[in-house]
Amino acid sequence: MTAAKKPAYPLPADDCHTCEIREQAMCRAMPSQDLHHLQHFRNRQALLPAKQHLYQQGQQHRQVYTLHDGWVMLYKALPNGKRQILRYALPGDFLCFQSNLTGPMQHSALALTDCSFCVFPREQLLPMMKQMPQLSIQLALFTARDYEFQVDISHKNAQQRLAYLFYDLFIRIKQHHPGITDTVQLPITQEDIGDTLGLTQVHVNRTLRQLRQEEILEFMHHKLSIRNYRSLKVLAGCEAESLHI
Amino acid sequence: MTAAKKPAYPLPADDCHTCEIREQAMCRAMPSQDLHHLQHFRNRQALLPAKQHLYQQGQQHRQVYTLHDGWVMLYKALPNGKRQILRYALPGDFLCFQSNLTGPMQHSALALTDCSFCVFPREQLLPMMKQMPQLSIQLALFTARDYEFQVDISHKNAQQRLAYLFYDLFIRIKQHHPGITDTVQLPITQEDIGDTLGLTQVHVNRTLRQLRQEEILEFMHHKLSIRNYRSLKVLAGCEAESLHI
DNA sequence: CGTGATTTTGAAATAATTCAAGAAGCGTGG
DNA sequence: CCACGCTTCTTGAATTATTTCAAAATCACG
Repeated sequence: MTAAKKPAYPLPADDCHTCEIREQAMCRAMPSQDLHHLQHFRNRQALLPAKQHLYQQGQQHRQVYTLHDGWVMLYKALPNGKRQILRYALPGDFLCFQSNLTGPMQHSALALTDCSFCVFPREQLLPMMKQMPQLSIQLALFTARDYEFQVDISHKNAQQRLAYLFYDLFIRIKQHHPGITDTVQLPITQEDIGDTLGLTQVHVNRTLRQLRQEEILEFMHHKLSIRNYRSLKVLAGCEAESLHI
Repeated sequence: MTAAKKPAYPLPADDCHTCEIREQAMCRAMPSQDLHHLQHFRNRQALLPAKQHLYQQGQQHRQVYTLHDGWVMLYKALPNGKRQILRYALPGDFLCFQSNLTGPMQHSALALTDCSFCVFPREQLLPMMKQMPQLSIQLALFTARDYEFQVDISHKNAQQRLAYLFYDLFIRIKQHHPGITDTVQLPITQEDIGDTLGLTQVHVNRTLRQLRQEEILEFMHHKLSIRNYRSLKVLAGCEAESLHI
């Protein structure tokens, strides 16, 4: 509503901040002094094979994590039986933060690939945040970004949502693998994409076909190939190139 | 997608955390020692009449605020010419926080009523967050809550969204005016509601009529009246009463 | 090589939007 | 106090994007 017709809310030229390349992943964004401090709290390292849960919604979970290696999917089961995928965590991301710091988890974390983590006791999270303001700040900023992602897609149609998601993932992966040109491996399915963007798997499938026919991108066999980077960005609403520093 | 039919993602019994009464507004949630510290950064107090902007999207704004009195609406103009209302700020809320701490504002703030604020220089925000971890923590938690609100409504239909919003507002206002029983004054229009929930004003109107006919609530002339508190909570998906402590 | 998961496609149903136009409400100034 | 204009609300009819249901085709793993 409040469409472009009437007075309309003008959009400042350089808006699309969510399209900035995400800051260095959480760990790297912390000053080394704090990282050192972090070690102090460290419990141990842990490994988890693909398709295993790191924690599950409803659990009174006792640990928090930074992801060292692999992909983790955070999702939330909703009252209507559907699920909302909240985030695909990549190495450096912090896991197990939520608004209710001490209560049961409000979302689940599932390893999409074999993963390794740094583990910290959850009861230490608040002390950690108090002693390392940089951690609190990063958590605030990363949460704000997830929030803004959700707000941004909520007014896009199916094509734009797909474009936005793939653009974001592509950029993020590229930070970890600078050699990449136009094809990346994504350990996710059409159903995952649907649950990330609030669309049905069927509609995701049809929309992917359109994007393929329009030669913007291809996603098949877990491989994403960008065919027309510029069109992708326009469609995603991320034209303002200047901001991607 | 991933509907309740197939394996389905089971919902833990006590989930609906967003329906908790929000913690005391930001200022009150801070230890008095930090509040004292906050004074140190304070610039001045400010007043703003209704219908004036506190800041606007795109501006390189120089201040941040805590809202002392009145209602402020935070909203974002979207690429398609629509707007998304992000939050209705009530006394005690912090204003002007976003993931890009130093860049131009990604949203606007509009006074819905005459307001008063505490003003702080924006360049001091990061130092403030560093020196007062409790501030960073509160910002992280409040942002997480806004995020969860957005996620939660994204899978609800029009009736459920309206119910969820009104329930949340009702609870929050009640904290400020404990005397209230079932009717509160909201300085917002049907169009605002639509822009908050991602619906058209027309559809909000029709849905309000349904809710009135079903004797769940009434919203007319800026007055919200809860007619059936229990049905409202069920519809909103906030049945788990135990959580509203 | 078979079995379960994932993808593909079609047809029908639906929630919400768009367009349109009139009615009611609200503030301001004569 | 009424008249004027502007904003907000109300309602109807037609349109649309997306979902739902269903069934077949393909893929991928042990």
